[in-house]
Amino acid sequence: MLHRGVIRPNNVQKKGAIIAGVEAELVKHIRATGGLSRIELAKVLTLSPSTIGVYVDRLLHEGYLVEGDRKVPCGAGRPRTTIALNPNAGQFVGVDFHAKEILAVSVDFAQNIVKQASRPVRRGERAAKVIQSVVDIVDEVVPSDRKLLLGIGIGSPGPVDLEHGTAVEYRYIRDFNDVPIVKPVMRRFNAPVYIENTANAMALAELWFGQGRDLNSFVSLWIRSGIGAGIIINRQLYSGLADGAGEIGAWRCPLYKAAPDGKLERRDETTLCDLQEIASVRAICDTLPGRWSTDRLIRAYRKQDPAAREVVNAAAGSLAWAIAQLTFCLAPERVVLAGPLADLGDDFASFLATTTAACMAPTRLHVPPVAMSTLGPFSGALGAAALVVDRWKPAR
Amino acid sequence: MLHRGVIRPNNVQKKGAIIAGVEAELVKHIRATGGLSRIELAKVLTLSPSTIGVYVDRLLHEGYLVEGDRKVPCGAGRPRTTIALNPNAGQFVGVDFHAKEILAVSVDFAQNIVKQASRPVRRGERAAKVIQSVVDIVDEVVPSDRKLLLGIGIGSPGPVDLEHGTAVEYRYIRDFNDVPIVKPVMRRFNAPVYIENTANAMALAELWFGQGRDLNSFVSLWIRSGIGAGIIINRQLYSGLADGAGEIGAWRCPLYKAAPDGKLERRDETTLCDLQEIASVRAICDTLPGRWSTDRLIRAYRKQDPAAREVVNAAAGSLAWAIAQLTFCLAPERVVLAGPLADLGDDFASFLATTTAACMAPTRLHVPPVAMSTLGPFSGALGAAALVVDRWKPAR
DNA sequence: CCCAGTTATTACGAGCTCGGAATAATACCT
DNA sequence: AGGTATTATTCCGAGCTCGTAATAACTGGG
Repeated sequence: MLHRGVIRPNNVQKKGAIIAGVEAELVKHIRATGGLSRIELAKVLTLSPSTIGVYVDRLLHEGYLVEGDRKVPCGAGRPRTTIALNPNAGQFVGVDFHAKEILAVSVDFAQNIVKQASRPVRRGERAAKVIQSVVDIVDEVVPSDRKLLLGIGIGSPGPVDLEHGTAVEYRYIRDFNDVPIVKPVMRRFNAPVYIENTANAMALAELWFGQGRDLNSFVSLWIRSGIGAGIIINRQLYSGLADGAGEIGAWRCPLYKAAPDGKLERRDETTLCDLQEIASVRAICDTLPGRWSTDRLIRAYRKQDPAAREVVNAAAGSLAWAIAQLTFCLAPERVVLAGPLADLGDDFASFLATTTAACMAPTRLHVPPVAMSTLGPFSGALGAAALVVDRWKPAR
Repeated sequence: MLHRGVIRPNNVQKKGAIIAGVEAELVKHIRATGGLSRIELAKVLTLSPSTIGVYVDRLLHEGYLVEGDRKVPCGAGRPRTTIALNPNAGQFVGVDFHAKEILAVSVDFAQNIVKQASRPVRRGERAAKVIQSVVDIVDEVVPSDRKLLLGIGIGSPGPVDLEHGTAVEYRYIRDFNDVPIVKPVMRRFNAPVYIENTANAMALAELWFGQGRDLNSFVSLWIRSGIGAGIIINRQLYSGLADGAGEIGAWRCPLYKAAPDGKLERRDETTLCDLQEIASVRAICDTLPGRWSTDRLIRAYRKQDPAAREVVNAAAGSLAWAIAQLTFCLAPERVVLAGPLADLGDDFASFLATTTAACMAPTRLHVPPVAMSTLGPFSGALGAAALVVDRWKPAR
């Protein structure tokens, strides 16, 4: 009878690419839910069950999907046969680096972690050396059967140039300006390679692996040496003009100080300060007297160390302010906090939630749930892997 | 050979609805550009020229489109025949109201203005009365041949409940709480009726009639009794959870004062204030001594009245701060300022642009062009009409 | 245990969309 | 002015997707 739902994505098409696009969409839905029957797929993709049957059969035959054995009985009638991802269909690789460490991870097609690897970066190491290490460490997690390698994602701290595949700048590694990364990695491993700034990649990680699996639109806050927001709208990353969206580390925001009882007040200063100079992990550690590593900070906070509590809570004040501003602007379904601070524990989570609600109290607007990422220390690398997951299409 | 680009919008389908959706998309592209040939349509919609031919012929035959006579010679070869909208295919109606005035407009299918009407709202008038006036004034602009009426859009100041078609609240009209609007208008005119808050509707007006015609993603700032941002992403309105996005009037922001020479400084206060208590037209007028109407303010500013300049420029400082924050977050391609302040003239525009650039100067991020809306005093009503334009589909 | 009721999946004919070829309409060159 | 190159649009056979109908696989009740 008749066909075509709606217009394709604006780019090219050509035979195979079209149906590969639909198949990618189909796989994404299965990925987001963990398993769907043909009939459910037909519903969400608004294609007829007959057509879905054709697509699923093909993907089944090509080994991307498997028929789950658990038949789901939903009331009376023939139970639906769940279709799931075939873990053996391939592996996604992600790598994440910053001034102190490089981390890599490989994930199978059903998004189970296969291998992890990490390596410290020495103080003052130069960009070229770091990139070399990145390549080496990717080599450690790449599947031995190279045919299984579906692609490599790279999360770079700071802005990136998507067109040229370079990292534009990152002030905490020497010589780190306009560094070409995509090209060397692609040459070495001969697979698709994608780059994004880590904050955006993290949003995709939450979308595919984490707290955003069930949501259409949310924001993730990535906090480490800087602060960036990854914005997901309709299950797509919104990165703005020239990949510039989410740079809320540059927001000018008020400063808070925490009394020992945990209450917050504005510091009596006129000056507003860049959010990332107040509330990034780096800024927090720099505020404390002496040498504080991220791990030490987390441990101290969890052990109720008063100095750590005071400084972190003050930062939380500014973060809450930022979350409130973000909510006024975007009304996301959820805000996910990712990065080392996500490990601060329930105390911190509820403090942040309360403070955010307080910031929004004068208005009647809906306060979004603030969730802590549970992706753990390799979350950055998972974010990078999610880049590949997000762009994967079946070969045609 | 093969078909279907990509998945349909998530809602329903059924035969006619599918192809109506594609046709609506086709008409939107013509609307945005003002005229396209079949071959260009094929390119942007990623359908084959053959298929486009079928669609265009049908819409031509049904009277929605006309073949332009100007054949565009683009180098050598057969010139393309431009397809344009048929102005006589129907009319869109929009109505906008606030505490002081109700404005309505009708627009033909090729988006030329047909009729305008307005009526003042008396001080202290109650909600029920205002709604009655809204209906009356819509009646003045509705096409006499009711078959031409394609739909009515309503822009409501403040939050709306899309599901029930009610205005949730607006503090500057008495009794204005949970007012049902859609139903009475629909009953009276027997046509599709849509409601949105005016800020969001304005964004659609800029998208279809104004400064956003050539853009994919931008933000429009609507400033009158409050301040709201309308966010367009990929030529779609993003309205967030529960239609809550863009409420940046609630942003806490720093206060400025303007020296007579136009220079800005922070006012030496710790307190942050809601943006709309500083920079809305209402707030500006309230700041000035005596009774100031919007018109008086605009005239005084344009005549270089020092008091008006000082107050408006101080507000511009906060606005520039807000635009900067917005840009850090969303990196829009453009920021459009809509509402009465858009008529302040070039002086104000360049002052605002300069100040915004100054706010963003510490970073290397791209400063977006700030444009003034040119839609004029009926811009709110046009925004409401744009609601209908945006949702129009051919009958099938 | 069999049967009716319910829901998921597959089979099949019809029509819509596609790619490629044919045709139309112009510019530019000689 | 006529021929050639170039580009837009239409024509046509092939195949993909759709709706309908048939079939499969269960639940629950007598």
